[in-house]
Amino acid sequence: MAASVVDGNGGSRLVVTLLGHVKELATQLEVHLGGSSPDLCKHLASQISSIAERSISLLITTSSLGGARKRSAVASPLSDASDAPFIKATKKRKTMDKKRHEVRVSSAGGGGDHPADDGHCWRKYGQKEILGAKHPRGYYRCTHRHSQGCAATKQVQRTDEDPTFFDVVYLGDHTCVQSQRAAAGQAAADALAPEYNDKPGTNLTVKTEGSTVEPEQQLQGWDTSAPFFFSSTPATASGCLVPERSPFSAPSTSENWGVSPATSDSNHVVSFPPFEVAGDDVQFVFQEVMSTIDRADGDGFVDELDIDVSSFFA
DNA sequence: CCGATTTGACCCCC
DNA sequence: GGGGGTCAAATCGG
Repeated sequence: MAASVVDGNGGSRLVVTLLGHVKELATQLEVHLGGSSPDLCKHLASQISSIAERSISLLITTSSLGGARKRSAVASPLSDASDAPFIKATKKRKTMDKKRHEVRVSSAGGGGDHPADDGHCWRKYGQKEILGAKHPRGYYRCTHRHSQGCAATKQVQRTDEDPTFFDVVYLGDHTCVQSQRAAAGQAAADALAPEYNDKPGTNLTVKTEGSTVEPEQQLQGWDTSAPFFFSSTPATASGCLVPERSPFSAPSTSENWGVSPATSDSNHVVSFPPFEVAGDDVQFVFQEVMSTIDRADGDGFVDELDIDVSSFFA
């Protein structure tokens, strides 16, 4: 409730949630391993890696950043029932009681001028030069704003320091059905789709400043509360394509996997080598993943996770 | 032709 | 009054 539910706790919980998904996916992958669908396995593996990457980023952020880059989030004391009555009577703009997630992403695509797809369909509705910033800020809202009344918006702005990085601020929750579908485990089911476009690894740093985090959303998953999903979620499978300007919309091959940007910044960046293991190696990796997750469910998972993850992704 | 983007104007808050 | 967020007409692209 309190506005103090910020990084530390929220981040950890989110990580647990993320790892839960990893576990699910890993289980599915294990099931399909010896099976007939290598494509599905590949996709599941990419999903796992994606989520793991996010988890790590999140941990790094929550443990080391500790609120360094905090913006003046005018957190309203009011708890937000995000989908609740949007004040339409008055044209009040005010910094509404929206959940706010701040993410720093890298456009690892090389020359890309936009951050990666985050699994949602965004429509740009404005752009503005920001005082003191070198780069303009783009304003996006959910494509389904009108059709479904989805109030989610995001702001994308290239960082001053490194033009390959973007600060993405997500405001509000997605209430549109599609987004949830695209984000949830359904993505795995959709993996059977012929073309599972693996998107290049997107390095990102997450920061959450939710004024209120509905417990139910946290429990039931990360879909509505987490603004970022599988960067590798096949947009095509969910019938949702991001504007052609996305650097990652181009079909990419697995060799782009876990791209480490040329400008690999020391902090906030996590990247993985290509996930090219097979056969017994996969089994091994599974064991590592699963045991890591199991331990993550326990205490002090942060430390252990840090070690384990780096060990099996090294 | 429809939907997305661009871009200048408008509006609200500090 | 200025800065930032949104609107909406014009434009673009599939």
